[in-house]
Amino acid sequence: MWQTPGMAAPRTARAIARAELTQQIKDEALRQLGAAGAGELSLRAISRELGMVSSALYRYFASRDELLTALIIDAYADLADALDAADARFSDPEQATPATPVAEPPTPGARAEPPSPATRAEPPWPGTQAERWAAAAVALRNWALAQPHRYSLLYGTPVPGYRAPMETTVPAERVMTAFFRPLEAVALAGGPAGDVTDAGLNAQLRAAGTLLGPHIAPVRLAAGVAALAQVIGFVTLEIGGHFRGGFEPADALYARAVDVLTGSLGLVD
Amino acid sequence: MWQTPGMAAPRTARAIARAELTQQIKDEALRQLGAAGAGELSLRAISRELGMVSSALYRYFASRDELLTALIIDAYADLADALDAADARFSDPEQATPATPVAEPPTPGARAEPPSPATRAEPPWPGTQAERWAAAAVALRNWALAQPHRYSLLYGTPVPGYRAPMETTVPAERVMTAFFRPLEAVALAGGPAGDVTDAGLNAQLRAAGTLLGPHIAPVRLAAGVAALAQVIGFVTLEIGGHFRGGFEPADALYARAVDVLTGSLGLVD
DNA sequence: TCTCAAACGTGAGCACCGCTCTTGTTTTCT
DNA sequence: AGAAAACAAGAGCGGTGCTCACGTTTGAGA
Repeated sequence: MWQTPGMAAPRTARAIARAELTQQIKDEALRQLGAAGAGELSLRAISRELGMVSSALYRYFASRDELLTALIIDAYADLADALDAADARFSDPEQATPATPVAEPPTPGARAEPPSPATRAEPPWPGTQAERWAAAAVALRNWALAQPHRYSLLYGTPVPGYRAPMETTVPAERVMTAFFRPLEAVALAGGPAGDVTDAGLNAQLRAAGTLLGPHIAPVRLAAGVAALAQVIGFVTLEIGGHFRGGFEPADALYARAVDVLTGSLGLVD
Repeated sequence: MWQTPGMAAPRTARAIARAELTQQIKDEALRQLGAAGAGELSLRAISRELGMVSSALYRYFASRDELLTALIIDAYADLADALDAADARFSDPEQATPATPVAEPPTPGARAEPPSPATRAEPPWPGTQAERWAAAAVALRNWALAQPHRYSLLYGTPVPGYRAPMETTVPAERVMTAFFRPLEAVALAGGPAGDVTDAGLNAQLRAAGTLLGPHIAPVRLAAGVAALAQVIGFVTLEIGGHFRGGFEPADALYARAVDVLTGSLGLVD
């Protein structure tokens, strides 16, 4: 059987070489992805650069789409790590003992379980939840501007005719939860937010909330989705060049938008 | 010289045939775009379908990128038309005499000039400006969901390694202005919104406002950009499948988000 | 009306692509 | 030690974007 990302550390020499080469392929693919678009990614060029025959590459990735899927999964995990790191760095700039679990090794595929906040209240947090959410929003934009091609892989056009397989949904959710963690925290602290008038929407939000944050009331969950949409939309427009000639650089504008959003989320103290 | 979209009606038989064939090429390209992704668009397949040799196609579009550019320009114009139509339909469901110029023929490349509202107040509008903005937001989502591949062409990943040329910026702006027209209307009606604390951002917004709406105060302009970003982000996430498993169908959620946005824009009566 | 250049369609061809299959070698497991 | 699995290599298939040389058609100016 082939090696899957979640497997234990390789033991045999062949497995080690395989893991090494697999990573080299992904690295080179990422390099080409940065130089051109996702459509230009060429398996032949990758194999050429790595000094192997093109057909040999198919022992590591069954197809071009499978390589892209691997890159997408890695990108989700990397982005989620960046968001977690921002959360931790915000919590304590010096030490590395954040309240949120972030020290876990970057094994993609492993999902960050919420620290069972069902019974007890959230552990004490040095900053406000508003600052926490803002830190995630800023971290996402920084990550996206630093490597736009990877961001486009995640939130841009679904590549050529490519449909995201199941394996990507789990790491994708890790990114979303990073933005709903502060909302869950204020909900546990006893936020008053209530239901939404639309009964159907209310039920839908309650159902969806069980994954993202079981204690977030529908009205706040809807606001959370809207806020996340604004963040994604802002970065997407900026990367897509739609802000050129007027709104660029967009740092100050983004900072203000995030500030307004944290207010609308009811994250004020 | 080749025919450009803004030229007068063709006279000679050859020019007629050229315009016809050019449109057929774009139609077939759009058909293939819907069947697969933008990366799968094949000039050879198009020419094959049209019963011509592949090399003949290059008499009409110098390259694949040029074809894509033409499709993008058309898509922007079509979307802008849809937004204008929604505005007009909202204004008067029966007649075709809206306050906003929409009756102009769909000649792409022609830009909708604001009806010189500098001196006089905006003409009377049957509905509130909030309803007007909401109509645009809903129309954009409907247009996007009806033809996601075209939407992705505009606001998704910049295709393969493709960079939008100048020609696309003008029709792209037509879409943006549709969302800022209501803001300009309330600004002319004497809205009180003022400046933003950040001096640099304020200057930037004042400069950018001269194009989108000269009378929109910075604080409202910033809110307008944020609201547009949220709309784009919402639709992008929905089309990208990020709402699957929880937030889909997203009609009610979107309706609520738009409702909240119109309030944040200060478009209430 | 005639002429000539521009526009046009055709087919061969180049370099690249994703992917498959066969062959022979190397590594691992039993 | 022997069998089975993993691997690298090379040839090959059908597809792509794009170029070029070649004849034909068309339309505008002399």
